[in-house]
This record gives sequence, structure tokens and C-alpha cells, in this order.
Amino acid sequence: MQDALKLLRQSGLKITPRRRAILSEFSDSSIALSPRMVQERLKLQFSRCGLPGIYRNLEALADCGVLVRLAGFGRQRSYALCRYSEKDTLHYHQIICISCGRIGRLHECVWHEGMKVDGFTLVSHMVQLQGICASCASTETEK
Amino acid sequence: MQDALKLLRQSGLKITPRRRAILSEFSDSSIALSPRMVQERLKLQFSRCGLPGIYRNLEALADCGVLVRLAGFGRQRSYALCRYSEKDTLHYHQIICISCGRIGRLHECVWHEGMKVDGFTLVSHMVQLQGICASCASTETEK
DNA sequence: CTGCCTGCAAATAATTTGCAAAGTA
DNA sequence: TACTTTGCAAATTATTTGCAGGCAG
Repeated sequence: MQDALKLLRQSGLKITPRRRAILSEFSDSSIALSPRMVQERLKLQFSRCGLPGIYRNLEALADCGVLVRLAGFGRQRSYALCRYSEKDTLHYHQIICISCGRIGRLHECVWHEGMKVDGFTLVSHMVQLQGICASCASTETEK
Repeated sequence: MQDALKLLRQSGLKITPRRRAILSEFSDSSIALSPRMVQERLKLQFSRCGLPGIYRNLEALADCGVLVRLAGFGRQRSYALCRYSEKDTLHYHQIICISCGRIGRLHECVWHEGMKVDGFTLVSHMVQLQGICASCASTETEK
């Protein structure tokens, strides 16, 4: 969270209660969130909370590297928190269970900011693995 | 291309001139394409070519594994061809230039179907790297 | 033939913009 | 105080749906 706030400041963005709340929601969530989903959650804290503001904030947070835009698995765009490695490289990793939706974490990473790949200079990356979690696997076996 | 047609048949989809043309466009393109972009290109061959049809086809092709849906870098959703490894494991790897949209290839892969990661048994995966391609990098330098 | 495909028009839904009021640094 | 942020309403744009006619198998 502290890292995120630092990134906001570096980009000249102000730290508002709204932004803190948005970051908090992403931090608490184990799934990617769409603008609409963020709004639903913020409504519990803020009586008035317009979608346009959410859109602007999510884009701003993505631009400064706190969030990543993900490939949509539904109609709406979605975002998730970026993870920073010890080397401060911007990246996002997740493994999702195709049966129950549970999210796992990946800890190793072979890509780093600035490295050259096929003539490209890497800026960020996203890795999404799909699989069956241990819990679902055992349920399948029982059948 | 043959692999793609096989996937279509396996999903019970028909091989139509329209679908051949769409696959051909993706095959010829080095960048990810949005529905609108696909339409622009098909118009050169088909006088009448509605956007709704494109949307339906792109979704159908994504559902049967020929295309993948990508994280948007603009307003519209976009798609690209999926790649299959020699082991026929479903996966997708790409590196996309955040400046011009050009797509590069990744050849190594550290994940395989069936391997265990964080308690999950892998089924498929998607890797998307964002960077600056050589061409854009040199343009930036010139400025 | 049979059932999927396609264009077209219309309906939805998502996203953006403009502006005045409110809040942060 | 100066400049960013936010809600609201309205404008745009993207995406989906329904249906009738047209094709692949």
C-alpha cells in the first residue's frame, strides 16, 4: 500500500479518501474487478459515488502503474493490483482455478523491466495461468 | 491454418469464406486486431460486411481456441491468434508494443500442461508482455 | 434439406466528456 | 490559494440481439 501511494505522488496524483478506498478494495479482493464492481463496493462507504469517477481513477491508477488492465473475461474491462518484485519491476501474475475461481499467487518470475526480448524493451508483463486448484481436484476425484 | 480449421470443425463451426478471410487477416497481421479493424480489412474483399457478424465470429473463434482475447490498450477489445506448442497445450504468448501495437513472439516457455504450481494443476496459460519495439524506440530517440 | 451464418436495424450497455462544486497540498 | 478531484447529466461509442434471407455440409 505504501508503494502504491508513493507511485501516486510520483505521478502528481493526490491521495484522496476515494483513492485510498479503491486501493483497499483491490487489496482485499482476490479477483480482478471491473469498474462496476468497484462502484458496488464503494457504495457501502460513500453514499454518492459516480461511475465516471471510478473510470477516471482506475485509468489514472493504471497509468501510474498501481493497477494493470486485464484481458476481459466478460463484457467489461477489468483491473487488478500490480505486484512489485524486490527489483521494483512492474508485473502481474496470477493463477486462477477454472473450476471455482480461486486465485493463487506466483512467486518466481523470469521477466524484468528493461530486459530485451525479441527486439522489444520490456516495460511490464502479465502472466495468467489457468488450472485446477487442490480443493477442486480432490472433489473431482471423489465423483 | 490447418490447425485452426480443425479446431473450428471440432467445435461444430462451419468453414465459411468469411471465417477463412478473418483467419487470414490475423495470420497476415503482426498486430492485435479490434473488431473494427477486422471490418476495415474485410471490406476490401466483401462489399457488405457488418460489424455484428465480426463480433460473433471473433467470439466464436476465441471460444474454440483459435484466437485469444487481449487486454485492451485502447477503447476496443482486441484479439490475436493463439499459438499451439508441439505438445498441443493451449497457451498464448505475446509481446506487444505499447506505442504502436506491433506484436512480437516469445519462443521459450516455462509452463506446461499438467505441471503443479502453488497447488494448482495447470491447464493453460497466457503471457502478455508489454514493451517498446525497436522501431518505436528509435523514433523516440530521434525526438 | 437442415441448421448454422450473415446483414441490417434497433436495443443495450459501456465509456467518455463538460462543468460547477468540493477537497487536497 | 491554486489546482486536482468528483458527481451529475448528457453525449459517444462499443457491443449485443432479433429476424429474414443465404449458404455449408
